Amino acid sequence: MATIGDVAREAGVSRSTVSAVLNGRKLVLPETRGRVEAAIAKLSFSVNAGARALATARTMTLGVVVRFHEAEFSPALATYLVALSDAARESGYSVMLLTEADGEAAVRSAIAGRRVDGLVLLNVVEDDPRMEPIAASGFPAVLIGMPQDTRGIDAVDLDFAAGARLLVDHLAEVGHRRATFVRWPDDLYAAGSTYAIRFAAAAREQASGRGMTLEEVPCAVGPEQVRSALGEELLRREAPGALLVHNDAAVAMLPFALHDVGLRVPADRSVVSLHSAELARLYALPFTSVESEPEAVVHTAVELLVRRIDAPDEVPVARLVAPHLERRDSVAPPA
Amino acid sequence: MATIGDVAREAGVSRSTVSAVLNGRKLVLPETRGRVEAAIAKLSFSVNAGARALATARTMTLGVVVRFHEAEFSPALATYLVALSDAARESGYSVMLLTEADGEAAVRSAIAGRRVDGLVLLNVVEDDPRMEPIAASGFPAVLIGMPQDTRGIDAVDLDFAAGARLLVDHLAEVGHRRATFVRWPDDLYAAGSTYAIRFAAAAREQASGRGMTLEEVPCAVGPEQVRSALGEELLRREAPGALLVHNDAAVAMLPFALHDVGLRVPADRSVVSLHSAELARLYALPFTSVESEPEAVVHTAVELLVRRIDAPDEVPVARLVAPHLERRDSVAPPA
DNA sequence: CTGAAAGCGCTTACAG
DNA sequence: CTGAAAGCGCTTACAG
Repeated sequence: MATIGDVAREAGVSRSTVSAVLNGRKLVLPETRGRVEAAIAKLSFSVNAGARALATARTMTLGVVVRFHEAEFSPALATYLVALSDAARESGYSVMLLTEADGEAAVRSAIAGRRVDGLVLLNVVEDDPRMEPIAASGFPAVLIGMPQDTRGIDAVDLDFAAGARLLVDHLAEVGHRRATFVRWPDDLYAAGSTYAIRFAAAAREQASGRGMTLEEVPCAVGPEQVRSALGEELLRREAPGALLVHNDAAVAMLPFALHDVGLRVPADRSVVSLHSAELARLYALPFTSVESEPEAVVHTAVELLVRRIDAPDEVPVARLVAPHLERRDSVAPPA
Repeated sequence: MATIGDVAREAGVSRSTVSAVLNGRKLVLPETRGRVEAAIAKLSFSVNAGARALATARTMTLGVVVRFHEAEFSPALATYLVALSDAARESGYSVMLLTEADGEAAVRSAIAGRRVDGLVLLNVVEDDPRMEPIAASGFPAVLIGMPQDTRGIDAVDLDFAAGARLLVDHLAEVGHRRATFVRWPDDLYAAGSTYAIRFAAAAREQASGRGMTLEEVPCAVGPEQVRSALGEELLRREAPGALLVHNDAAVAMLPFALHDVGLRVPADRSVVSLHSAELARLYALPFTSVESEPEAVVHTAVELLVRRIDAPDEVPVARLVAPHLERRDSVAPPA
């Protein structure tokens, strides 16, 4: 591989001048710049990222710390990773995958090894142990997820509370006074899944504010459990005429469960849901819904992180991405 | 951050000695080594990966080049990425995500920038353009996928042909003489998906060798299309008593399609399938099947790539991972 | 067994 | 506007 020295020799200038051209500094005569560029092309030179990193103390790479939670390990992860890599590239950064089972250790060693300029923590939960080494060191980072205490770390997430309000309002506006709230199983809330907690709290509050009753059905994620739980609820006497769903497994099965018991949407039941964009893509779900916005969330995360790398001492920010309602005619006034 | 110089000073030795300890070289007196280790711990020193990379001309990172194919962008991708990162870490490597839409450009710039020691190409198709810059430069790489012409590049994949034979044999052994082969849509084969091509060819050959007739039903991936295609086939007069499925979308829907038309497995239909491990995890599919083996495939890929980095001139190897049959009592003799 | 020196490929003041 | 020099934090022959 050609080095900057080879280019300098070829162009008949010094290495500093080549460097100036490389970094787009002004104050290089057009004629000189032209010679350097020709030499670069001729030798198909490309700067050695590692050497530049050593000289500038900037690696221009971001680490993404994936968190494992067997039950949640979802199809959405790839979407986030790819979107993150794309967003990073737009800002001139590469992305390194950090997947140690022990996320806290992954964070510590990433900081210590200085291979990255900043960290993105995916799928952050309440009291996430990965926050500790970051809070302690002040290393640039951004959380995806919105725990109550962000420990002074920048954080971004979809505004799940606003999503819940949009959906509840949509049901209330056509006259529903009761809805079945098909939600995640209790242990997910207990495990501190911030999005689940925020959605549920806002749904309850908004429903109560609008004089609406929510009947909650927690739903485990196994296909059989989901199917029987849904079937039972749908066949129940006095079941509400509307379903508010926040559970990816349940919403994926819902069309089949409805079909099983011969109920039509929206004639027999109104359905609204908040689910991941990836799920919508895979299943073409026919429900009016709020979808996660992985691109927007991740784009904001990269923006905050890059800013944080440049200005480590500014005050931490928390940003919620506004959700929007995708209408799909699955809601009608109650019978 | 502490540098190797700080450690040397603290321990009262030279930087070379610290380096020798760091790299586990023998010929350091235990006493000296102890002093150095104490200093490292005291200063919580950690070697700067970039500086080491510059000095050794080894980045100790692998690039993974994700390929986009809208229709295929599958839940399995995350599994491969995480497994890859884990396998790489075991060998002392990190993983960098390369996601440019233009995979060929991604490969070129990864090679030019020297940020990685080797490349893993995910989901390689026939005549994959990403192979070109690798073949031209001899840069260490490994294909996941097995095109007919690997261009001299190491390659690994599940042995889809062997998987097809296992499944066909399993049906033939209990006496099936006819089976519906629910497969991918034609355009996937046309696009050069090597796994689909190899599976189909082997299935046909094995069936014909065992005197079995395969009636092929290509199945598009949209949920509605899948459902109606399956429903139609299941209700067809004279439909075979067995289904051989190689289509993730179809197999995910199959339990519902069977339920729709009131057919039981294996009493009314025998079913065998080859599908991704991720799908099996998400849906707990009740069929005897061969599943993709992402961990084994990726582990082998890393092994080959690391070896290739160390020995660039050895002859290229192609490795097929043996599949195994997971029995789930979905096969019975024909009625 | 340990240390001094050179070098990896860049960037960045600082002269001129 | 351009070049010479020092330095980023390591490793690796080479002396001793």
